[in-house]
Amino acid sequence: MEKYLSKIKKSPLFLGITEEELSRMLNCFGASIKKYETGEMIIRQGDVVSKIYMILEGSVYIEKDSYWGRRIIVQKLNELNNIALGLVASRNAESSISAVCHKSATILALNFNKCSSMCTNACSHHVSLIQNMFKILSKENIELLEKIENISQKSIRDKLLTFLSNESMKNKSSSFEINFNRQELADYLNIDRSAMSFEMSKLKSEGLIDFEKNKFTLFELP
Amino acid sequence: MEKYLSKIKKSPLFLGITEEELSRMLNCFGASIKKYETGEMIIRQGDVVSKIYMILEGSVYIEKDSYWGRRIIVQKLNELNNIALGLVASRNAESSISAVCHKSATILALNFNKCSSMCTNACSHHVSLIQNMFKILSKENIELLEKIENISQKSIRDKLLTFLSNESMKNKSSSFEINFNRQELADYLNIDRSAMSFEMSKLKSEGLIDFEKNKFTLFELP
DNA sequence: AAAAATCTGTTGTAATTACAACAAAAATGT
DNA sequence: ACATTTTTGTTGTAATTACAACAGATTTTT
Repeated sequence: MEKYLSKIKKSPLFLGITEEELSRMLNCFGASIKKYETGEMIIRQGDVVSKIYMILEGSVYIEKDSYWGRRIIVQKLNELNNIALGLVASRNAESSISAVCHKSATILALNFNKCSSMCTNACSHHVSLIQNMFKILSKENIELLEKIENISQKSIRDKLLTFLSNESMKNKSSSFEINFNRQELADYLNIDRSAMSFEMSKLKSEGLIDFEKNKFTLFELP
Repeated sequence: MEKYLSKIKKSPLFLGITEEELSRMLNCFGASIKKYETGEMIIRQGDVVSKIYMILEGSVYIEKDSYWGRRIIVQKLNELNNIALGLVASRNAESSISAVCHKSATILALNFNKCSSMCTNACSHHVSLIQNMFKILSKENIELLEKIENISQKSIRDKLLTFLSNESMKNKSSSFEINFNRQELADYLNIDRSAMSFEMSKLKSEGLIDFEKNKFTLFELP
């Protein structure tokens, strides 16, 4: 646990909390660390979730299994992101998503119910924590909205351009690297990989974008 | 304002708060009520939002304008729903969405910054309020995930069946009414209305579903 | 109650996309 | 350094979808 303390301290959830205080908090939340292998389920759709998770190493897919067959990758989460923050707030609610380990990952689990009624203890750290949780939740909201924007475009071309333009804005630069490989990007955008590759080449030949591996450049920014 | 008190009291945001306390809170938050006409903007994409809104009458579209032209309807919100709850948490962040009045609406605005640092005042009502806010935010998250599930299906048929199956589950019944007319549903599912109508008729003739106007019945539930 | 406007279902056609199959390139393991 | 596996790009074809145009039904207005 100590090994990860300085990393955890930098997480959005514990932002602004001192290392000594963090130690006490982790204790209070019954923190535990577990390693998962690729493909292992951290949360299963339908589970009643009572813990909050934080990714310390590796990456995790948020998936949704539909009754009608397909499995959808909603998000890919990386280091220091939280899983299921929203689920804990609505207590006893069944998880509407699954969290699946992508590349072998180290996950921190926090039992928030242990420090039961949040905020009865009005110490300043508690306030920080709650504000952090709000920020994370609302950031997640914004990311989901962004995904909806991306996949709501009519054509493959528009989906690509919208996604790239959003990435560019987030990176505040017309050159940036993306987190997905081609198949993952196609899954995220809900399109066929080969059709996407084709369209990407076309955009390149038209001089609208340039890319090499996962590094992209947008030329005609809106 | 008094006219709406009993309604506001039933809202998810103020759940569990007494009417007397509510009055005091509304005062503390500098509550104001405003009427909007169809098409009027309540929040404009890019605005820095510092107020939380609650719909008292009418309905509101949450829209996203893409740089690449299209306007996407992300959600349709009805009575007692909140707008921009998430935006207030991440202070000074520009709104990534627009809120547009659908049918002339009455909107309550609350200035949460007025009662600045939330939770310094550790009264029990404050705690309720914060817990309610968490629940609402996480419910919004879940709804966005559901929308992503719906529109991530491959075919029109699957989108329809997924949407209907989700509605059925939410209503805990195989018969239920939906909130959208055909064009709105098509917009929400990101498909062509006429193609959707065609597929709906097909599903009906195959005996999988039945519908009349906005009342639907699912026959072969998963 | 008639007229106008809106909403819904139906159809054919053009455009877009998914899919399969394969080749080239890159990454990984031995 | 070679072999193997994975990733990426390319192409043709089949399937799906968007679009336009229209008719019938329903709602709203006059």
